[in-house]
Amino acid sequence: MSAQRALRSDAKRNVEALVESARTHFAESGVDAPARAIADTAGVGVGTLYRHFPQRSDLVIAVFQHEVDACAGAAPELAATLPPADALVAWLRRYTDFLGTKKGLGKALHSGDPAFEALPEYFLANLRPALESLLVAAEAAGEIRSGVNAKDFLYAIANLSVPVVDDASGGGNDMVGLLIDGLRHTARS
Amino acid sequence: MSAQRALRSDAKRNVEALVESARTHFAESGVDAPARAIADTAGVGVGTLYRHFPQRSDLVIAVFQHEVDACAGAAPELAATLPPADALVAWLRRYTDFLGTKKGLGKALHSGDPAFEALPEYFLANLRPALESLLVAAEAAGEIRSGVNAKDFLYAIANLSVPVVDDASGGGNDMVGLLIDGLRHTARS
Amino acid sequence: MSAQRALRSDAKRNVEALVESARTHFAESGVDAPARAIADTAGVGVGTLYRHFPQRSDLVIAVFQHEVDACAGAAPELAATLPPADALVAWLRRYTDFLGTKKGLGKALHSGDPAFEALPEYFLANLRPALESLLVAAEAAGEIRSGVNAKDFLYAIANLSVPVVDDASGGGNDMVGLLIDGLRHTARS
Amino acid sequence: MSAQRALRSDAKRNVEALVESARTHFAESGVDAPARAIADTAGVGVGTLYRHFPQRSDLVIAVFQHEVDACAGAAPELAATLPPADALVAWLRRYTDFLGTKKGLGKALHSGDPAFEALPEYFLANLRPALESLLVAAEAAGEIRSGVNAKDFLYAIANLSVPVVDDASGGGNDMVGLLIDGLRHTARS
DNA sequence: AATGAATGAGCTTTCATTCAT
DNA sequence: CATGAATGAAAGCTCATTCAT
Repeated sequence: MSAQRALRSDAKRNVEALVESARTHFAESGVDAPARAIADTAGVGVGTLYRHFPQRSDLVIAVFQHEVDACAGAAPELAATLPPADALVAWLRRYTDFLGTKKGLGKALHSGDPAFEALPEYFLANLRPALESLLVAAEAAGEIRSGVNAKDFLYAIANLSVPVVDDASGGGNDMVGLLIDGLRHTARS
Repeated sequence: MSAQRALRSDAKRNVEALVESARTHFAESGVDAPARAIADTAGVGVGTLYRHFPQRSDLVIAVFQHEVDACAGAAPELAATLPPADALVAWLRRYTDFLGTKKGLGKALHSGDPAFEALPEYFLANLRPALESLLVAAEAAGEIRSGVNAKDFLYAIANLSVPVVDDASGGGNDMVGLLIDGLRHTARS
Repeated sequence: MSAQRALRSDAKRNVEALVESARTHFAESGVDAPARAIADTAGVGVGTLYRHFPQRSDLVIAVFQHEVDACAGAAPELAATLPPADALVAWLRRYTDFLGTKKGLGKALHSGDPAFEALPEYFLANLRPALESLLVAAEAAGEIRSGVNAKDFLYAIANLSVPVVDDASGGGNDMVGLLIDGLRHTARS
Repeated sequence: MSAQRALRSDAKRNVEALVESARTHFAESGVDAPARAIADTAGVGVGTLYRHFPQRSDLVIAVFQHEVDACAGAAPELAATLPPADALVAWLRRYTDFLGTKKGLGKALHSGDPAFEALPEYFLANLRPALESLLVAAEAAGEIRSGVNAKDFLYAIANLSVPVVDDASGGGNDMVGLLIDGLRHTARS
């Protein structure tokens, strides 16, 4: 029994290493990153990559979901260690980081490949509750204004934080900062 | 002499065909579109492509500048044929179309390749005056609110019109429409 | 002790399943059929295949001998249940079936690999006596002509039944039928 | 004009080298011979192989037709330099050599790939007239028996000369020899 | 003894780039 | 100047074979 588990844990470690490696390569070179490079970074042979992710879309999906999970998972952790408003701010930073990584996946996600159809739903299903819990807590503490819609907020930040035209003076993230500040300073509005 | 001129005009025609072909392919398949495909669509051999654009970045830059020129050039044309506010709206639509095409170039532009460093400046140097002239005319006519900063507006629309996360309810472009409507309806603010 | 026997019978079952599976795959896809497919069809892991047949040639030989054995073994069975001439005809059909399967092995057998050197001898050592017994019985019963050489007959049918050039009018097998008919109808020659 | 021809002649030389190389490799290793090996032997890059023969079947067909052409083309040459019966015999030897090479193509030809459908017809359309001309001449000279059907003879030799079971005592080709001898010695039958 | 995960060589195929014509 | 044939590096993917469990 334990012997079987040992084999599985090896395989599991490989899968995790592959997803982590793919995440890095996707962020740097887009989703067309060479399979060999991904396998090398993960410390496995290409065959192992193909065993676990026969289609490239399988790997893209795994990375995306892994990212969403990690981002959503950060919410309760932050809520447990920071005051409500700080937790919210910290999580929004975390979320914008995630969006930065996701940029590489963009083209693939909109490629029309049916394999990716479920991803937007997955995105919303996991991140909306995560943000909502933080918003509610901050509202309850009177630290931010009330009535903020989690879904709209999620999209608004997504749009603001992925500038197409690089403003040398630093547009995008500053606007996110502004948005966050706005939330806090209008707590009594 | 005339033979040389004929040759030059041939070459010029080839260059134009190549830029136009590249524009189409970049928009459809990104900047990694096969050189052969670009050459074929342009009706020339690949050798000709490489003669005029030894580096792929040369072609990317040419396409980008061509697009910026075309977009900027539309401003006076529209100003000449439409009432100020309509000209402004029409040009903003033209600008969002340009942004859509430019999406494909995004990754290349942010690749860190020094060849692309000058492009943001080129973008601003050409489009800001174009927008400014339209804004000034519309303001002068009392058709829109005053005090709109051309540069900020350019960036804001860029960010709004290229949604990373597809909001099923439409988000991005609707916000652009909203922005434009806002300009007009607050003319007297 | 009984545990060991049980183990052995398991192993034996695996070997048989592998040979049977290999026979099928060889017939369909040639001797280069994927090891994984053979193992899967046999219901075992690839490791088991390699344990019992370290070299591919080991498996090819096993299949060939298995086929020869089965074909040779059919002779006494048929002789016991059919009149001599019918048994002969039935066995010849069985033999041509075998030849059909063997086609897939052909290239391997003639590859010059020393592992296969003994196979022609095995072929003859088993099938000649099988055919001879049937011929003798039929001759003795006066149902076929006498003086037919078993070895020559074996080869003649082999050559006739594996047409290289497809005659649309059906050459090969019809000629085998003709040969058999000839045997019977010239019983008194 | 001549410049263009020069380029074409290079390309033509490459095509010929590729067909010749493929013929050799197909004969030795079957039609699955590595593309790289074929290209190397031909002294060209793999890309050149794929330029001229995008599909493997294209190459197989080219080799087959090249072989048929060469074999058919040998008939008039032999007829011009040898007495009718000798020319016939010499050509039949040439034909059996061709059949030997063709063995490697066999599996591909019967694979059901529609690309190969036209080949049997090509085979017959070229080789039947070649053989017929030689038979007629030999008959006219009274050197062989008359009434031999070229198509049947073509198939008969094909079947006889490609033994599936290697007769150590040399079956196949001897039977062809016998057949030929039979033709000659029954000239007056 | 059986399993199947892992490996990596090897194959097909594509395509950027060069260069002879 | 234009052409497009040729090149060969690079990448995806498969599968024979090994070996830890």
